[in-house]
Amino acid sequence: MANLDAAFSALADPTRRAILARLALGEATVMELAEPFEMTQPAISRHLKVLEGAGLIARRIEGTKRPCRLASSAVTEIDQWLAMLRRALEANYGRLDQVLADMNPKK
Amino acid sequence: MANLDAAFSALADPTRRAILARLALGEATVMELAEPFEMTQPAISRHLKVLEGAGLIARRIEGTKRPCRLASSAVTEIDQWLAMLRRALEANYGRLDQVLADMNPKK
DNA sequence: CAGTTATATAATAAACTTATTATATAACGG
DNA sequence: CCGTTATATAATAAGTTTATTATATAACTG
Repeated sequence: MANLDAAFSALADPTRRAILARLALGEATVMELAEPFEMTQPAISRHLKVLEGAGLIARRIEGTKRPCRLASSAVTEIDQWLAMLRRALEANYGRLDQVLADMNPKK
Repeated sequence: MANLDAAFSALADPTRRAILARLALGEATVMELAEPFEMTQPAISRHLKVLEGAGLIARRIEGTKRPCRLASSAVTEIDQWLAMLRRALEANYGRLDQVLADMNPKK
C-alpha cells in the first residue's frame, strides 16, 4: 500500500508521464529522455529516480550509459487497486437497476 | 491530460484512497467519511474537494448533508492512459520472444 | 593520459500540499 | 426563533516537491 503512494504520485507529473510514454516506444538513455524537454539533465535524473523508486521503470548499466525501460510491477499493483473502484462503479449501476426493479415490487 | 494530473495526484494520498474504498461500499456523508480518521472535519472536506476536482467522486445536496459517491469519469481516463503502458509492457515481452527467435535464425 | 560525454549528487530557492484552529453558513428540530 | 448539526472557508504553519546551478564521478576517445 505504501507503494501505491509512490506509484500514483510518480504518475501525477506530466513530465514523468511523458517519459513513460517515450519508454513505451522502447528503451532510452537519460540524455535521449531529456532531449525533448526544456529542463536540465539533473531535473530529468531526479524524475527517473522517482519513477524507478515507484517501480515504474528499471535501468541497466551499459558503460557510461544507463538505459531505462518500463517495469511492470507498479502498473500491476495500480491495476489491482483500480479494479476495486471499477467493480464498485459497476455494482452501483447494478444497484440502480435494483432500485428500478424495486419500484414495481411483487407485492 | 491536465485532468490526469489531478486524478493521479488525488490517488497518491492514502487518506483519499481510503475514502474511495469506503465509498466503494456505497454513498456516505462527510461526517460518516471523517469518522474513521484521526483528522479534523475540515481536513476531510479538503480531501473531498480534491477528489471531486479530480472527477473521482460526485456529491448530492440533501438538506444539510452532502452525500458523496464514486464517479466514473476519472477512472475511465486513468484506465485509458494505463492501457498504453500495459500494451507497451506486453509488446516488450513480445520483443523478448523476437530476440529469442532471432537467436536461431533461418539462415 | 587529457579532454569529453553520460550521469549523479548536493545545496538551495520557489512553489505546492496538508493539517490545524477559528469562524461562517445554512438547514433542522423543537 | 434558538440552539444544534453538517459542512465549507480562510489564515497559517509545517512539510514536501521541483527546478536550478555547481560540482563530482566514471567510462570512453583520441
